[in-house]
Amino acid sequence: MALDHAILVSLLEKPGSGYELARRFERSIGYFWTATHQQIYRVLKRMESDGWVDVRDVPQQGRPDKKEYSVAGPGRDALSTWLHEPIEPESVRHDLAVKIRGAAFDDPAALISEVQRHRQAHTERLAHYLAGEARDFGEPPESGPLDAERELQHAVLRGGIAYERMMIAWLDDVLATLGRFRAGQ
Amino acid sequence: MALDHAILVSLLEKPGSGYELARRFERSIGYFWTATHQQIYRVLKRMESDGWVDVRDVPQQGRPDKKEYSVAGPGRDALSTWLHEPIEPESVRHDLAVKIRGAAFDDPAALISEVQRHRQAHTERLAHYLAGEARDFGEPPESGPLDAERELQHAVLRGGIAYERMMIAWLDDVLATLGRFRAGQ
DNA sequence: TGCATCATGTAATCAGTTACATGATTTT
DNA sequence: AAAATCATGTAACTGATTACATGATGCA
Repeated sequence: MALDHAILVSLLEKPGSGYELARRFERSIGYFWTATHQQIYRVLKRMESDGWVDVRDVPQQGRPDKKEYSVAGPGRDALSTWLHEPIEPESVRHDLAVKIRGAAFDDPAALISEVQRHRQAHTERLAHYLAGEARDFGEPPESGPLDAERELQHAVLRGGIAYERMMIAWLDDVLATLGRFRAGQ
Repeated sequence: MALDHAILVSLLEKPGSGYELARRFERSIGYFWTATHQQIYRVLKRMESDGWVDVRDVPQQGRPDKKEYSVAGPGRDALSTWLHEPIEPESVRHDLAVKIRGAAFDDPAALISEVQRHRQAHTERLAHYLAGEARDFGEPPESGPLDAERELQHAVLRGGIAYERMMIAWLDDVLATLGRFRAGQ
């Protein structure tokens, strides 16, 4: 149940409303975890009743009021406990790989455009990550004590970049393989 | 609902029992999709009642009898339909990345051993994939017509290998970053 | 005798997705 | 006037995980 923990980390980085969290899960923390607003509101409600987060009503002008959540002591403790527990190295789940193996029993060449679409999506994500890296980590910080939050966010982003580069290279490999079956062998 | 399709692909590659499928999902097709026997039996039952698979009782000596499943016409059609539908490029879900960003609010150095454990696991998986590649794809096939099943399985395996290599390199990067915070800064 | 492997299942719970629902404000 | 954005929620369903349950055979 790591959605709880992903939300706690995001709220520690910056308190915010359910809506704002949902937006962050489309970017930033969403690079490695996705969640919809329905999930987020449910979890926030549970964490609130468990005393893991505090809520504050924030009136706004020109916008509907919002509830700003921040991490409370017990939430911080729960996160700390989880951080010290070992987790299993997760296994991947690639629909596309199922399709590629399945293509052997259909027309392999028919998959080419689908793989190209995926390659395109990964190229766009890579560009997006690289732009974010240049914007947020382009300049070295004013030399002072090491900023753990910044450095660790950067390390995670570098993981996203490495992942997208690997995927693009692999999809090129797959395209070359599929190309050899053109015209239904 | 791609578990259905993953099972269909696996049964097309070779008919087998629920138990055998569960074993394959621990290796081979499990490189990119996981499923437990409970899930598999449930899906097989549903696909049987939908006429997607045929069942044959196979008596065995020295072992309990088994039910051997194979793909029927409607199952093949359902797979083909799915293969021609576009799917969304899936987003990753990395618990470890949540932990790494969360470590900024705890002791970053305390994560080092956890990251090392993950690095170890990925190193083992890589070795396992490379051994499988040498065993199954080491020698070029007797030159004849291109074997789509074999070539596409190999392409997927190369994806697994690329993924593990990328992860090991990234985890080394993360370890270097965490090391800079030793002694709780 | 006990443990591992082969073989198949049910039940309960938890997590995630999709659909539905409302309402204010701001921009086109 | 319509569409987009901000903001919060409920309900139903599907999928995945965990726990429970049984029973045969083979090996140490």
